[in-house]
Amino acid sequence: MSLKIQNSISGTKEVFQPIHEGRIGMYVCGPTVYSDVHIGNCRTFVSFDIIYRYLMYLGYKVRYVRNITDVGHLEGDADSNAEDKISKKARLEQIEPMEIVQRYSNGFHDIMRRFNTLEPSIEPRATGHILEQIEMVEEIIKRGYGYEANGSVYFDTNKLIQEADIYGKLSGRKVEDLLVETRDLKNQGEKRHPSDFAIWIKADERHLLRWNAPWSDGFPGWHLECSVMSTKYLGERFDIHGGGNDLKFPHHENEIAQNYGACGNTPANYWIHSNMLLLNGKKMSKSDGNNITPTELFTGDSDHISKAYSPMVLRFFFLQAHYGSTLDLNDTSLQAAEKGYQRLMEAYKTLLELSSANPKSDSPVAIEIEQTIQAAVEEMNDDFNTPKALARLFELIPTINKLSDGQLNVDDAGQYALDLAKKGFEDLLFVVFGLKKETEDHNGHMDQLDGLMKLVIDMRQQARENKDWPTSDKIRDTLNEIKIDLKDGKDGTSWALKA
RNA sequence: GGUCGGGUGGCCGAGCGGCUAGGCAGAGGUCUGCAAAACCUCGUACAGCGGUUCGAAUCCGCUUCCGACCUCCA
Repeated sequence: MSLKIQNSISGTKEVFQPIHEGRIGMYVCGPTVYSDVHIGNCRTFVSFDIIYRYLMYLGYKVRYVRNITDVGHLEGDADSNAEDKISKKARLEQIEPMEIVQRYSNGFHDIMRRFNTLEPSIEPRATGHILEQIEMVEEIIKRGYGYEANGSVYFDTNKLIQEADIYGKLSGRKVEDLLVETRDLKNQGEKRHPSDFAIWIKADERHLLRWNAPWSDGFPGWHLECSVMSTKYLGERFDIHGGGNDLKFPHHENEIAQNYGACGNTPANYWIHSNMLLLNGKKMSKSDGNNITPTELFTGDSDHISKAYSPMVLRFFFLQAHYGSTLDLNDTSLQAAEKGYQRLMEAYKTLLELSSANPKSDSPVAIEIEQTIQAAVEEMNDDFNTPKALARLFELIPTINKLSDGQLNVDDAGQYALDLAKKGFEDLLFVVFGLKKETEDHNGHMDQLDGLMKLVIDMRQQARENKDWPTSDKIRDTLNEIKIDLKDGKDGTSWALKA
């Protein structure tokens, strides 16, 4: 089965066909760096990280471009007297806009690293492409899709609507509605139609971020950067354009308009939109306070949650829902995800310890494993269905445990079956899902800790053999207090750090 | 108000015409000095009402509730 993708522009699931055999160009709208990322942003970027990883897993050579918006994103009503978000923050804090940009870019990257997302191939910034943006504005004007008014330049949506059946398609909007928009906005006088939008904005005195352009001392409109940077690094036509659902309108709609205005064609063949992360059943948003930051989740420092959750638990939590569905974040679901994640990783560990001298490859267990792993990959082919792929892996856990505790004979299963399972788990868990073993994060002290624990367990075992229960229980209880679990099993005692 | 998307077992969440995921919680069991953990086994639910069909959670209509977009947001 071939890869199918839900294409927002057609509203249907389509078989994926790259423009150039074996290669894929993918552009994803990145963050505006005027404040800390919130966890909703993270879900989107994790979703696209998994898509990126899976495309590479399939063997494609992927150029993944994800921008950083550091100018042009306005606060409040667009096209009015609104202020650039970064410029405003800098003015309020009395520091350079680029200090704001640096601070929050760093923060964003730190969080992305903790979520174990791969870096994009190119991470271009809007301010690094002012010249190209000015050039695109000129091109849009030259081709008749833009006009100047008082030093600002607007995109003529009406002209586009008259000439091509493009505008409004992605977001399912009716052009008549767009054209007669009656909202009471300022500066509407400069625009010919309510639906027109600024591609170059004349800066007023307050603005700190400004560049000299033919029309005014100003700055580029928010949507322009993505048109410019996707075109520059991926070409006028590329394969995949992604972003959050809330960017469909007006951002992506306007982006398409600009590309058409400047290049005469729409930019991407497949548009992928990830859905919102909800908190308390409502969309999370930086601007209305209904949010929780990744850091708060990692530390547990929030009224919304009862304890801390690690980045990988969050990642697993995201994987349990399809990227195209809304997902409600709450404490009970996170606890459930944590347990599930641990059980999955525990099964993988168990799997690693299994081996057999029998190389045979046609055992029932081998067949079961092969089919299940294959099914999991097929689920990924169906529009990156991570919850289903994950479900397939969970179905193998009882088999792994039975092989481990002897309910199933390892040699009957054979080494081939074990190798299949190991390869399958590793490919899916680490390569595609981007999960990782978190215990490895403990600064390389694990060996020492492990040695120490072996000693402690050994001493407790002696106490137990002497039926010295007070001593044995004291060791167990004290370790428990410092969040180390002792697990008495059939073949001795093992230990684990508690989450 | 307009447009779009949803309401699935105690909770989260897949599926989207027949084969009735998965996780968590819960119940029973194995193991254990006790306990915990772990492991094994167990769940026929699809908002309501009509309709189409041999057959509907899945298609159609109505009702109702929720959310998103329409204004800055991933």
